[in-house]
Amino acid sequence: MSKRHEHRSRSRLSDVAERAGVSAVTVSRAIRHPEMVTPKLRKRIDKAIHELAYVPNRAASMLASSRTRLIGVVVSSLTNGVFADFLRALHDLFLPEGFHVMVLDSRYVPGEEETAIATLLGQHPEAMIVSSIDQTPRARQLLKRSGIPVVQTMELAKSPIDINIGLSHEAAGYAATRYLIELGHRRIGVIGAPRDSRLHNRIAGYERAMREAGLDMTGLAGRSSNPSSVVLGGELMRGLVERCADLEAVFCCNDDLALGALFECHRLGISVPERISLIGFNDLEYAACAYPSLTSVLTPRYEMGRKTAEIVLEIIRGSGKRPPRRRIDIGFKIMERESTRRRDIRPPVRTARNARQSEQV
Amino acid sequence: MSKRHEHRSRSRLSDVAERAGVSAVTVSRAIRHPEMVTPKLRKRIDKAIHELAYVPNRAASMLASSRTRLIGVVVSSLTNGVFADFLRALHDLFLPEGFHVMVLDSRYVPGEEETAIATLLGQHPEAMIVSSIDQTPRARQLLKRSGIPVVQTMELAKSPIDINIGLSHEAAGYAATRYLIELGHRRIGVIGAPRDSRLHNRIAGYERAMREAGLDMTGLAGRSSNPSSVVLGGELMRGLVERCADLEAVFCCNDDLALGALFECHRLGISVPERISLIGFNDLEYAACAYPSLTSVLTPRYEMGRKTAEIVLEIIRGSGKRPPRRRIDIGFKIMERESTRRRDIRPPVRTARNARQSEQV
DNA sequence: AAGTTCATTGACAGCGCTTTCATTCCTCTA
DNA sequence: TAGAGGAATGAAAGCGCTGTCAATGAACTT
Repeated sequence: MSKRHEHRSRSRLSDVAERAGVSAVTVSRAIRHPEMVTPKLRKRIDKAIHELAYVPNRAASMLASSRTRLIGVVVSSLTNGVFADFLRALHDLFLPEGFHVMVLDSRYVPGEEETAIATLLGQHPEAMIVSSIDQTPRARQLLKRSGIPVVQTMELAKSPIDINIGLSHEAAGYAATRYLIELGHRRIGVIGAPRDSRLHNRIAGYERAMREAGLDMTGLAGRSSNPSSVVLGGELMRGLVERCADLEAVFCCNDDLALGALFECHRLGISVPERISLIGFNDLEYAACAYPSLTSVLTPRYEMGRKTAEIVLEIIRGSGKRPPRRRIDIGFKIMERESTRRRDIRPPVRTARNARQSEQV
Repeated sequence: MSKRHEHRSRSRLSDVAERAGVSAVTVSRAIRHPEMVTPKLRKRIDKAIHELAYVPNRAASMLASSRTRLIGVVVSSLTNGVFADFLRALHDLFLPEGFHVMVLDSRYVPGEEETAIATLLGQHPEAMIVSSIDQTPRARQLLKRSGIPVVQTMELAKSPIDINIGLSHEAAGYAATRYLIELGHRRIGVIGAPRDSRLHNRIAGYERAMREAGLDMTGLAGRSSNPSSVVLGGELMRGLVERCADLEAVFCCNDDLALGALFECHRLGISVPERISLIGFNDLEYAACAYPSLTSVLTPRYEMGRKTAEIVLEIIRGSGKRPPRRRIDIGFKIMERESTRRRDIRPPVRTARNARQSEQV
């Protein structure tokens, strides 16, 4: 017995070995590669493990194998429903494989993201998953140098650090706006918090669609540098309505903002979609059952988490070999619901080349 | 150099020691107890650490010191906004102290909670924080035997495993219902998913208040064994309205349910609060800006996380000594908003002995 | 000037596990 | 029945760090 810890409550590998009448190595193998041990021995060992309530010491195994079996994850927010689905997928896929997921949030602040990345890297994870693409130069460098698989998610990057799985928020913003334009709207506003690069890109998509359609955008943008929230959605909506009397539709850069905007419309006595059409983004749970139900751009978040985990696992198992495609577009889908409606009173606006026919009358 | 890993990229303590011209122990001390090392040496060591980009190997230090500096946390759901605030507080307090927080979610399933607890315990955390009080017998045993500080949170327990910080959901449910009764309502319904013990207790509080006031409850409970969601809130509300034509008020066991119920009322053309008063629970962000804004029972979640972390830190520093009070009631507060209104038409109901006077006319 | 005290620093022995390689024990073939 | 070949098991040597205790040296006392 050790001099240092006179009372050792936890049993060790060697205790199990002694009880089962085998060597420690055999017990270690019986745990990690059961097929390498005779069924008879395995049974004896399992019994001993159970009787002693043996739990392996991860620190020791990490040290000996230089495998931490840790996956570092940085999300922008723990509060946001968007990341919950993503994290659930990661847990679902990694835990059964014996990996642990360490999650830190950056609260949408690049500096905090850098800190979080450095902190996680200090644990020597076997892979890093970050839920953004706009790392600080130092964070990028840290990730690149780490030598482990790095996945940037949620968003498509021009020059990924390593692997990139996401969707084009610019394209999604463009599509959402096109959808409103094709519904016959011309005075289309946007509300968002462009401090977050994803929202920034959605707004850029909106602007491209508006420009292409030759529509005026002056006074139609409600921006804030505060983080998105339901309250903020209401405030930006009110501002927009006050500035622009003939507003016909609003692209809300995420569902929280859309929810706030919807409530504000109720409050102001503006009927949705009769007077103003509203489209949200992400398609969170409440979008489908709001009143009126919210049209929203669905982003496949669980799917994104799943794909991320699968690729990471593949790389780790394949001793570092990267898959052929390093950049995966997971896409998006517009979920049409009650909050948007065709506007027939005005003459149709000119249609973009790639405009699809709307089925609605 | 090792035979096992011919290419060792990460530098070790001894590399730093060599570069700084001191022994490894001194470097170790310079990192952990800088005050024990001469300023001059400390400077030389810091320089070497920086030059070699040295990052301590946590596995080795855990093994040698038998201190993992890990805090295990089990929450019921990662999706629920309630836990987001709580987790944020834990991160805020633990990270600066050099502890890492490992979070797992049980998805409101007792079996999964047991698994999560076992998994986390396998990491040998220095404390465990669980966001419920109704552990399975085996989970209780595991926690008790672990010998580390265990905090059960969110809810007040009759017989805590160790430390307990929370609030009485029965009392809160009672208070919410009393509030409605004092507003003059008599036909008061409740909607909830009692599979979750907290919702179960809130409903129990509702029942006590109703019983005490001599009010009939038949047909007034909308229950589901599915997890709470906005959609479910709508469904339960519809069921309640169909069953009970003279419904006057509804206690929604959480804000998601309340949001769904509110939307459903809009959909059915039932005006809130003119025809039906609605009260939610937790006071999530959107409650205050809904239309009409939602009266809700505020639960101090960040505060609960802060208190939890402070006590854990204190116990760990004080080498296991428990504080005098092992059970802390963090309380709750009713946030009165637009979704509830006094009902003057009917004669007042009889008042409970301990009923507080309502300030409203 | 010699002894005492205290603050720094270093040597050494593990922490509990895995890796490597050697050994033993089978089973099968000729 | 001997030998080859392969599967199962074990012995030994660390993984990188920290706890313990001994050694060193400087500052102080008498």
